[in-house]
Amino acid sequence: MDVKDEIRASGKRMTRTRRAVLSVLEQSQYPLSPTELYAQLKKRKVAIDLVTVYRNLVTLKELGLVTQLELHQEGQVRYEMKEGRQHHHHIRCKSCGRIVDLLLCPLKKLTAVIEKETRFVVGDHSLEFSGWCPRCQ
Amino acid sequence: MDVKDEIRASGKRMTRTRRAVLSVLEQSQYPLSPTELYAQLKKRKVAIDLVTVYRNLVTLKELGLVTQLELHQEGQVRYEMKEGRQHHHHIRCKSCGRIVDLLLCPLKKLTAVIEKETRFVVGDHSLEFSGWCPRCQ
DNA sequence: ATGGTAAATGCAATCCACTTGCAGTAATGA
DNA sequence: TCATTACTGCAAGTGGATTGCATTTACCAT
Repeated sequence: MDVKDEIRASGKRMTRTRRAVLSVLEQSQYPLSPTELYAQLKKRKVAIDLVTVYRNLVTLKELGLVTQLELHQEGQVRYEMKEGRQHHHHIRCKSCGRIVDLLLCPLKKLTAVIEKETRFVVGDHSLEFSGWCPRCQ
Repeated sequence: MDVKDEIRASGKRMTRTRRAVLSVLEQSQYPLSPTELYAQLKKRKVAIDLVTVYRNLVTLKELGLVTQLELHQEGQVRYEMKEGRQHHHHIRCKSCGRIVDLLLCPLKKLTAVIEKETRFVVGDHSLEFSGWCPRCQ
């Protein structure tokens, strides 16, 4: 079942703007904020309102097609396609803002320890590194 | 050198409002958002403007006396006293919002791995868990 | 103790990411 | 082709956080 089918199966529709949003997300090398996505669409001469970008991102997130990130000190959220990619985290350059994927998640085995310590049932976690990228060192 | 001396040493002043902000932070069992802190001050009949709370928190953060946290899905920041406490992380209840400290940080040894993988120089990291607290399970 | 100066404050206005209301548009299935 | 209802655009609204500016106040030098 491809993306279009998943959208249709949920009763949603594949519109001109939704296609464009998905296309930009699919081609991006890094997670995009709504504003950045909007700028990309403008560059491609896609007529679309910023609020429509926001609403599409909400929908795609609800459908589980994209992941929403909240990186620190940014004051905005970012989205990336899920599409087969496995759970991972990011590192962000404190100087230029560049965001790079990390390959592994070191925390799976930690859940049991934390549940014992806190008596919480652990659901999600978020992990993020920041530092200085090769160009900015 | 206690908190007051540190403030004075930096050329800042120990004012009525700054004392009150510090006092509330010191007595809180969990990290406070500016709004929560403001509410606490009101409860104590301390006359202070919300903007002054914000400005004091910025100053105290710059002085390294408090730590600023950005927990996910909250849309606001939180502050806690640093004061002798060592580096740690938090877990937040998805149901009631309760925030609890974790004792350990499992990531120190990971820095080298990530630096090798990404060629970044790693600075900070943020790690946060969410789940369901004992009362909400 | 007191007067000068610069830090700190309060109020109002502003910013910015994001959300909501609503009337008009358009994708889909019948 | 039509009816339904998801979707869109525009405008207005939220809420956390910031900024401008005139006034107040901490505190050091005298």
